[in-house]
Amino acid sequence: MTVSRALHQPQKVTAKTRAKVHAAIERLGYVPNAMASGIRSKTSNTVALLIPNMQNPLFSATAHGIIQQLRARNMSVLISDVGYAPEEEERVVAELLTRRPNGIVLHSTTHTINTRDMLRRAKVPVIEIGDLCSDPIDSVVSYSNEQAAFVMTEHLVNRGYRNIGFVSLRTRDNDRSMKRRQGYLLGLEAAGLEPLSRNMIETVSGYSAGARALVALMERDPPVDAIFFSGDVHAVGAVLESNRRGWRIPADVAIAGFDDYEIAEHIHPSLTTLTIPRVEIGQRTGEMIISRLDGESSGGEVLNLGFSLSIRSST
Amino acid sequence: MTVSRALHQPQKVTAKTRAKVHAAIERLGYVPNAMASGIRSKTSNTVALLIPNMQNPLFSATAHGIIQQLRARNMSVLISDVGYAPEEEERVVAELLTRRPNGIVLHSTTHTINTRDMLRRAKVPVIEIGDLCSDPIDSVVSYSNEQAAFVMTEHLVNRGYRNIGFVSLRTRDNDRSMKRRQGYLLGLEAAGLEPLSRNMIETVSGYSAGARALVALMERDPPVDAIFFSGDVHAVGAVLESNRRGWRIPADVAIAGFDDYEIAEHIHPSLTTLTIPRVEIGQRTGEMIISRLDGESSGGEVLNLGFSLSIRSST
DNA sequence: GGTATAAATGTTAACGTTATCATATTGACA
DNA sequence: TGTCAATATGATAACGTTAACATTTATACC
Repeated sequence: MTVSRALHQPQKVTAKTRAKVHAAIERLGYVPNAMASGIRSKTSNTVALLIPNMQNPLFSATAHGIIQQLRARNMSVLISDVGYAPEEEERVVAELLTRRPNGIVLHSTTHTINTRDMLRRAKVPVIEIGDLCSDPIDSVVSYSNEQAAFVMTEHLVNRGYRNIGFVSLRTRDNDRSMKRRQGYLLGLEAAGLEPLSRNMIETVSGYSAGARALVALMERDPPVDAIFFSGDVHAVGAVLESNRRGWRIPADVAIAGFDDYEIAEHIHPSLTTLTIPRVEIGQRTGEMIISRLDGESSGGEVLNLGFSLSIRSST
Repeated sequence: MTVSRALHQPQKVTAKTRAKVHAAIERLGYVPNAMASGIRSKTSNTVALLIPNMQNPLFSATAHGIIQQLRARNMSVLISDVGYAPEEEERVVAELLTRRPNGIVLHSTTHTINTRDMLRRAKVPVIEIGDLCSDPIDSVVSYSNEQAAFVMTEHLVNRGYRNIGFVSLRTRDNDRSMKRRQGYLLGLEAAGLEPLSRNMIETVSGYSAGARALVALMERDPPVDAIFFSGDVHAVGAVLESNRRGWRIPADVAIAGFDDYEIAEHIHPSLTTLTIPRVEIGQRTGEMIISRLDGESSGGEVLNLGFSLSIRSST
């Protein structure tokens, strides 16, 4: 008990005893057992984090923010990347709940019924971070994908483009792509432009896919005069392809992205895109979990961190 | 006890009992407590992973490989990104050891004495993955940074370049940069070329830093005829800068990278670089930990997964 | 020095599992 | 039907910590 106090409430132990404890710890090579501690004190000092894909800098930036914030409290992060399959997410959530995390952070906002049930029954603080969704399980720290896409579409319209293409990942698997397309459609509508299904392409991920989508949309009759790529990888792929083919940006075709990857401002022409406070989303998520642990808040919070339109040379 | 068996050794329980157990689990919403399980069975089913930076796709690809491999065994990954500061690593290792991981994976290969001591005393399987280092704590799954850099330098020499620059991050902080520079120097030596300190630049990370390094080396008298960037971000930054300035690659200056980021083959000209089996390093690391857990191996293993030279248009 | 009070230390039990050993049940066979 | 072995189930204690309460020691004050 004195050892436990010396480690966790040092002010409750005299300096002399504390010194003896630390000497013994040193001598014996004692390392506390967090599982034993957790089982008795009913707190694991752990947060579970589920992202679609480790390799996407978008998600890993947010992960970094969370980890950074929690490290100051000696809390650790259990991470898993689950793709875009809600069933896989369900399995991983079930596994992670056995570890009694003090919070669970989900990037995705579409979940199986079972997942939602498990999380609610577990009474774990849940924070969704992928989109300012309308039906959160508990709390949200994010931005509005729909609104961001709307603002970008509006920007393209203001620039005078009238035949604006849209390229995204498969909206069926990906709630955020869906929201972005929705924003694009609302943007067209607000401008009184007709949405044309032939101007909308869903494709796989990767630079090449963006390049192919560009070519496909330029071959339409009439060709598009601008393309809104709902991800910077596609947009960058398109810019590089334009350069290869000698198409002038934005004269022949304007190109806009989403996410503001680091390379976006370094390619030529630099890419107009939407900047998301990715690291900050992670940090604020970490803070929210901590304040929840400290009893300073009680869930159901929605924190909108917004986005900004970064206008560069490609539009 | 019967519940425990029904969940973990179902063949030891009759189908009827098993059904009753599962019915009760369903009815009560029982979720096993992994901490309690861990404390008694002395295994956490957890692996700790320390990487310098979540946001670098290099590291996150490997993390993905590990996570993927371990998920099949219901093992979870505790992750932390610790930068390049061994003291910070020490703090994080101390924290993670309290969680009794079944393995600890370190990307870095330079550690404080304390870190090495802690890890050895903890008798945790330790796998280092950043470099095929000569003095491992325990096991290694990696490739030789030095040899890879040597091979690239050799390639540049074979192409006829004689005044080859080298750009890296600060070698003082970063053991891998150091090894890569070493390989470059050995490559020059093998070709009978004089290493010139004015041809070697250490800089910060980012595309712009690569661009600046390019310009600096081109302003030397005589200018370099090739530059080996020890990271693709720098190399890509240099390629983009060359394009902006109208310098022809490789006619005016050849450019080589290291890491094979996805964009390397999409820029123009496509980038000659070194391809590392990043995901496989993670997978094999996961496998190694599992086989260690199963008592099929006993540590001290060194697994060299090699690298390949991807020759493209920039050299 | 003696008392009241606060601070420090100590004792016990409990957290939720599973290892280990003990008992009960089932099935095979004479 | 009875016996033996195999299989299934059950009881107990232990894992390493901390909450809660109990006791001891130090401090303040008259």
